[in-house]
Amino acid sequence: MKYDHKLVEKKWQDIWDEAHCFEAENGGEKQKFYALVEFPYPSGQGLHVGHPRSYTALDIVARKKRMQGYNVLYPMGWDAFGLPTENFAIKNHIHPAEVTKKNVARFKSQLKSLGLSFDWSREINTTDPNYYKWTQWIFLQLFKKGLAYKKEMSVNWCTSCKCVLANEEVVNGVCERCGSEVVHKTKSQWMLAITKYAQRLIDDLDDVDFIERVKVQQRNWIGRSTGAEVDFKTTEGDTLTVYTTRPDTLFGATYMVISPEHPAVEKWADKLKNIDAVRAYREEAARKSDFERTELNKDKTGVQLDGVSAINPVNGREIPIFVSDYVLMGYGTGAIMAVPAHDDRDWEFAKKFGCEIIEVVSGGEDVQKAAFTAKDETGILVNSDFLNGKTVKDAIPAMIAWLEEKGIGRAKVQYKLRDWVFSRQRYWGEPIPLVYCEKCGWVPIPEDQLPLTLPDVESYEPTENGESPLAKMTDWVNTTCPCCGGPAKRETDTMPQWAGSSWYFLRYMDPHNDKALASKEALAYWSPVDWYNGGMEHTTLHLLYSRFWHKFLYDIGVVPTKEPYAKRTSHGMILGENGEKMSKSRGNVVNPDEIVDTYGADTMRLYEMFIGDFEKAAPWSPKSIKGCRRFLERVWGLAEKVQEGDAYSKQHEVLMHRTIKKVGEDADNLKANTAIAALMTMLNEFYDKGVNKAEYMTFLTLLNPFAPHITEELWQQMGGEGLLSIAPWPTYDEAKTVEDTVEMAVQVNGKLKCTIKLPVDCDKQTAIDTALAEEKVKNAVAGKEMVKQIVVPGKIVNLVVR
RNA sequence: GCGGAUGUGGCGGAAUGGCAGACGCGCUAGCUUCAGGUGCUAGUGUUCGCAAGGACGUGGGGGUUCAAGUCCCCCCAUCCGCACCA
Repeated sequence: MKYDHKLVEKKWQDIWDEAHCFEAENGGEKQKFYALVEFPYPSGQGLHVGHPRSYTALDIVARKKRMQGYNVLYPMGWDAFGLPTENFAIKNHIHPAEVTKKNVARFKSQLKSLGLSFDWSREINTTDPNYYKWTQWIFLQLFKKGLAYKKEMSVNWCTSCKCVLANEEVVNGVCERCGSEVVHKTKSQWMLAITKYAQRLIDDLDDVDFIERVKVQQRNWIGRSTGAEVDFKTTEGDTLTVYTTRPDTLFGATYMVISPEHPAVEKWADKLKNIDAVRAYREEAARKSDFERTELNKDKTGVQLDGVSAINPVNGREIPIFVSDYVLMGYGTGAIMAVPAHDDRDWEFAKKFGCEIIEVVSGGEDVQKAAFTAKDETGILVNSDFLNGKTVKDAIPAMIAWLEEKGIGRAKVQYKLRDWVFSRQRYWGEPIPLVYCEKCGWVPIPEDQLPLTLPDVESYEPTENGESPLAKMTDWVNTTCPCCGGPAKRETDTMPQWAGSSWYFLRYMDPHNDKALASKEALAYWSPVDWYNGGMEHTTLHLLYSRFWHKFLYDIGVVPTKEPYAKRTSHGMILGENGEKMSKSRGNVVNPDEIVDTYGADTMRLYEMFIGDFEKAAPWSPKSIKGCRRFLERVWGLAEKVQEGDAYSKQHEVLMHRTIKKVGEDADNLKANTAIAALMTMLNEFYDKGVNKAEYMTFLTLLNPFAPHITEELWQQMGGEGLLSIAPWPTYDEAKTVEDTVEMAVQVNGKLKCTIKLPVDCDKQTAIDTALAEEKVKNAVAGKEMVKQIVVPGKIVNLVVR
């Protein structure tokens, strides 16, 4: 019989469905194992060949764990709120919910066609009111604890669409949709205080098994730095506080700079003789597009405040204050002390504006020619009174101590991480469950009234003034205050795409619960996720956001663990055949449906795993995929050559035990490529030397997690009992993974001369004697003095001669 | 600029400091075939040599070691983040 993948795959997918064999139980005797992959955004384009790379990798882990007797939870769902759906809805006048439904149906059938062992009874959808009820509930808890707050904020504003854009929607400073200029506009936004968790988000990385690059990227993103705040008095009697990581250089501070948006500008407006020029500079900075702001090697610009100067607290010197956009309002205090001798940016500015450059750390070149920024022991303080002679390392704490004693400064830890802008002026997102009452302010909707569902609207277009489409729904907007009963207005902004995905893994644990986001028992049983795989692009977004929400839920006693994920890995991208990123415009997109249709899901799975190192990007190769199909054809063809035998034959014993070990270990370490290579080697041996039933059945079992359909079919044809997918995983005997006789390499002076066969436990002298008996070795050592003889049992003999 | 990663045949890629190139693709020759495709067999790092055999070889240069793709130092290239973060 010929291998017909369509017949085989459909047959077994139906059988698995009916047997419910991949459904997890909450509780029971077995040990739990929770494997998770990032749930997809069901886009209109359908599944990308990149999706199955991650899904198959953890499917292999999940299937193997299941065969090893674990209670495995491997769920799937839909992260379905988002812009593309909304835009499609606007363009085609279809309700986003309809679009979502269609896309989900397509994605689901595509995923099913791949034979992934998801527990579909736990399928979730972030746009389902029964789901987003709990997203809203979590938001309300954040609000009640003061971690959600409203703030005037500079946002990206598309001048043509007249709407607010997320950072991700701004590409090279222009609108992703229409290509128009994007400028900054101040709007009132809901914010989440993720910065309150900054330190814990760093610290707890020590307790989880995340791949190192994820940890590094998160730490860098949070961007912890230590230094000091210093209060400067102005000539007008005000105080200007700066943050610096180099308090040791305070004696070298020859001017100050404040950000154009710094409140002091308006506060001191009366005292500034050139307030018009300062305001003009501020307006100009605000008008700058992101494109201009990200331009490399920008020239320093600025305006000196005329009428107010500052006093350097260590030496009483009067120093000028400038406004410049190289100082950012969003970091530190929005003001700096400038030390041009020891900071590149300050140096550049000082050169342009003619500020004084005073060396306070010696050890570098002439500070008039370049700033000396080294912080190591090479720098010794000079021109700094009580700090003179100290190293930078010692001078920093000494200065902080001095500042604290005088009450004009203090040690300070800063983070680059900003609070999370949580508002979107969009329709297709979770409504923010708050109302605004003139008397009571922002009031949460009572929890028993959740979910606050999205109203039906006629059009999803953003309004002229950049408000959410919901703002036009006056019937919906106007409501009564739950607190005082007076008139109130609903918040019309919705939550960002990242909201629903920040806690979805908890919902899988107990997806149909209508009393809580999940029961205490379910949370206690399944937490934490044992293994989470996802893309690097989510490291500083979804992954960080969900860790933050989880920590918050832990603090309020909802979840039992500090961290949501015990282990995090990441897959490399699958590139187009030409080595470039797959995209419609590049015309290098591979359609997974076509691959499944032509070669079958098993070939597709095998190929995606065999394509290369899981963590690295790999180009698609239509030729290589044929090799995987060929392998499965040979697996199929071997069935008729199988001989009787219910134990491993002597000739294959070592191969069997060794391969069981290798495949098991590789599957646990995301090394599917080498596991498959080992299975190919095994198959080649079988073709070469014959195979018996016991050996073939073990082979099918080992291959099952990788190619589940064909192996189920062959298992059945060979008379295997029950479903192979839940059959026990084979075991091996370590002692039987090594041959009795091994081939050892013989080197003379490190150069390979020949190989010799010896018993595995043979002693060193025998190995040396055997090696010396070889003709080539004899010739190589003839007439030379033996200096050293090295024997590594089972590996190598190296004879050193002179 | 800062941070991270990567560099191995024609290609994707293997190698606890111990025979570099497993496995697959491709290619070459032979068999099968009217032919194409499939399948099977053998070969396939470079180079010198008729051959036996030798020399060279993991981005480049040094070093440690009996032995280095692997460890250490310096340099180069590519990719990915972040980017005036004081």
